[in-house]
Amino acid sequence: MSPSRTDGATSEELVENIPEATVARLPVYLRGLVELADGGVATVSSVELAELAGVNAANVRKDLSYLHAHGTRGVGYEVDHLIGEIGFVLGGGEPSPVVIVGIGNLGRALSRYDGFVVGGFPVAGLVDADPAVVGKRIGGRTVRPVGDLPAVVAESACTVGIIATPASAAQEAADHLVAAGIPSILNFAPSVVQVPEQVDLRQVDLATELQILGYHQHRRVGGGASIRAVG
Amino acid sequence: MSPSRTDGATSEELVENIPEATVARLPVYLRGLVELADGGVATVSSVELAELAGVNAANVRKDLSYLHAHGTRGVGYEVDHLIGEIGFVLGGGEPSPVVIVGIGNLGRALSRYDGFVVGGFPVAGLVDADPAVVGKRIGGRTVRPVGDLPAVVAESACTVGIIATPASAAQEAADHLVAAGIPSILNFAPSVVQVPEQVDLRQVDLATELQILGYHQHRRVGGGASIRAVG
DNA sequence: GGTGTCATGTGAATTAGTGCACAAGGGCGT
DNA sequence: ACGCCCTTGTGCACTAATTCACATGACACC
Repeated sequence: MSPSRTDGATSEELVENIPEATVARLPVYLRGLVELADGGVATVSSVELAELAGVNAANVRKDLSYLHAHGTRGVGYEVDHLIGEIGFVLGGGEPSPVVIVGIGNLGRALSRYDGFVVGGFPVAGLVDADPAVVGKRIGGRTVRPVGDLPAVVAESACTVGIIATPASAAQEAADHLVAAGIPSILNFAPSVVQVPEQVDLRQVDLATELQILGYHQHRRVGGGASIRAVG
Repeated sequence: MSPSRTDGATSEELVENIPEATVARLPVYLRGLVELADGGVATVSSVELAELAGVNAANVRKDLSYLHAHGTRGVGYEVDHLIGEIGFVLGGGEPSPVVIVGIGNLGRALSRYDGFVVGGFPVAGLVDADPAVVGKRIGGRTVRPVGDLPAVVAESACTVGIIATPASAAQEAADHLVAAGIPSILNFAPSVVQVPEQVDLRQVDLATELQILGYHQHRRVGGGASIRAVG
């Protein structure tokens, strides 16, 4: 509560009340920062980071102020420090292992996706319902049967489940994850699934962004500048 | 603007000024509606659709009012009609063929993703820089070399390009797409790419949603103050 | 045909988010 | 050591988005 500057011992209430819009932007910053770090850049100004993320500079500064990630006036922010700070806020300080259900093309792609490791979400387990897929090795991990899900979760302390099955199997996959005690689920299948109240579910439709893109395109060409029409 | 009811016969000014937040929700509605249609449901109320999409019912009604997709009072909205209406707004009335650059696991997954076809974005072309991949057939289409991109775009009238390459090749892929005259690009690679002003670029980081999920999880457990840890 | 019930459509109020503009402060060159 | 220049951090005004609340209108059943 009290934002006293002598935050000495209150290491628990690190993250207090970050606006949702800010949380949604943090991953974008993180990606840009990682890229900068790879390029050997040590410090970054809010203006540069804003350009990289495609937002307003003041917005960046305000966002970062929520993290207590102080920069140095006249210089900017320390890239490494910022990466750690954002990663901490998003990942909770330590990695959250994830288990992927459904090892089709999407599941395979996800299991190798660079961004997951950087973001603190190492892929700890792979399961699939298809006997033809079970037993295969993907990126150093063996695909296990869906029935092993509770064991996989227990072994690796997985806290996040990713559904990468076809739409028709998504609900069943969700049920398995819930039964295994997973509190957070990310559903990549293009289908609506139901989960209990206490489980945090997010839908990700890969077509969504494409459709938004389509709207803008259509708008540019079709309704552009209202030349005729709207007489 | 002027909410005069005498809007006459200007049926041409199809889409006028839909808020960005609404546009972002339309794909969510669309998915729920398609699912309802598959289940044989003919009409849906704003309350039902809101539940399916996870938003407020009044919000649904206001969103749909922008589309001029009128429902019937006392009954609800006609599912089929709504699907057509949203699809029209998002897709511009006719399908926008897409070309995918980079046929790794992600590219393959995207080329088979059900949601694309439903949303009006048929996959019309596949290209890759790797000679080992070129020539393979994926879902009835042959992977062609990156050099063929202009030809592929011309043949199929592609208007959208999807980058599904590794991060290191993303910028190059974007350059090729721009050179081929593609006006809209969706970048799935976890890397920042630069494109000319007039090209509409959207970044999609598959880790983003995971990270947002991680924030909420962390928040629940760490700062939650509620009951102790989740079981 | 009248009446009750239900869901839409929308004005108005609230809430969240954005961006400007400027004061506060740190570093570097001289 | 001093002062200039640069960038952060933030109050404030503005804009966008959400949600309530209710009038309006359609259907179904008697």
